Amino acid sequence: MAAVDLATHPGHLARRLQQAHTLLWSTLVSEEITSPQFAVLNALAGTPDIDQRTLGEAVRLDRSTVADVVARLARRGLLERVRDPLDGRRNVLRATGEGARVHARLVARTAAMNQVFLAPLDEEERGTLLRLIGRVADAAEKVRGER
Amino acid sequence: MAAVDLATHPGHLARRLQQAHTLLWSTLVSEEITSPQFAVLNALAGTPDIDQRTLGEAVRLDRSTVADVVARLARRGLLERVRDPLDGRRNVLRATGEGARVHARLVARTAAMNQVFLAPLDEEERGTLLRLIGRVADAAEKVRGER
DNA sequence: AAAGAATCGTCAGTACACGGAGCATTTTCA
DNA sequence: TGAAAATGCTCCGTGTACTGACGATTCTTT
Repeated sequence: MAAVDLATHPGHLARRLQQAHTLLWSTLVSEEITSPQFAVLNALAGTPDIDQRTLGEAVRLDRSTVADVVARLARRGLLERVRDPLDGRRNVLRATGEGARVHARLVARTAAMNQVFLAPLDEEERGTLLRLIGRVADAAEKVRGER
Repeated sequence: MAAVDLATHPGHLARRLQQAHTLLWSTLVSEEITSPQFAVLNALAGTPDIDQRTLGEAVRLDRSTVADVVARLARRGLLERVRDPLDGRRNVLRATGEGARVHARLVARTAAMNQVFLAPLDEEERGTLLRLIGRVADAAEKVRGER
């Protein structure tokens, strides 16, 4: 008894949303490159030669997860990871030519997938959804940063 | 070059939202019981004696993940898992007294946490966010179900 | 210049999350 | 009723995601 309606729990909804997205991604975008992997390639496309910590901040992956994702991409030859000769603590990251090509190819597909994903909503609602999620996530991440 | 703005990607936002939620959950609700574990106890509170497949459908966990989560809860004595004597394929699940007590205690905390989580939004926006996410997730899960 | 603090990364452990293969047990149907 | 199909679960492999402990390196401060 006394079961709660999980449809009023944003955390549960967030998990469902992400699961649905992951599934759609694998069918409409790529089976090899995951969404977090794309985020990494995307960040590197905009800002090459950053270290793992900076990259993680940009795509919101913690240090351990960044290391995992980067290792997978490096193993497949999509990015290079080199010890910074000027600062022996850092790994400097850079997409390879192949990595850049893969990224470029996927950009169009992600846009198409987003259309399908948000198809149940009209144009105004789509903007609202993105904005509302962004505000909640931003606020929560700010609290975290102050720790 | 040609980097995309991930703030326009609902999948990326969904991941950030879920990460933020997980962190808040562990500080405001429980460090031992996770959100998916709570969802399982909650479903069992409403409908005892269901099998893993039915449970997974209710809380949106696939068969493998349900098995994992259920095993953890069983190990801690929060639920019982018994082979159905009438159908040897099923595991019948039921929360223990301790599991029911844990669930009841956490219900109040989850409500409080949701308030904090959605604090950046006003009352109307909160409803809007829940409804919009629900519609997108429902639609995506329906497609999946038709497979 | 040396001690101490801060920073970046790795490693181990835990917990979701998914698909494919395989197993045991029903159910269906010829 | 006996073979075939369907069902529920487990096991395995892969990929996020986080924390704590640790090691190496750099920066600060005296």
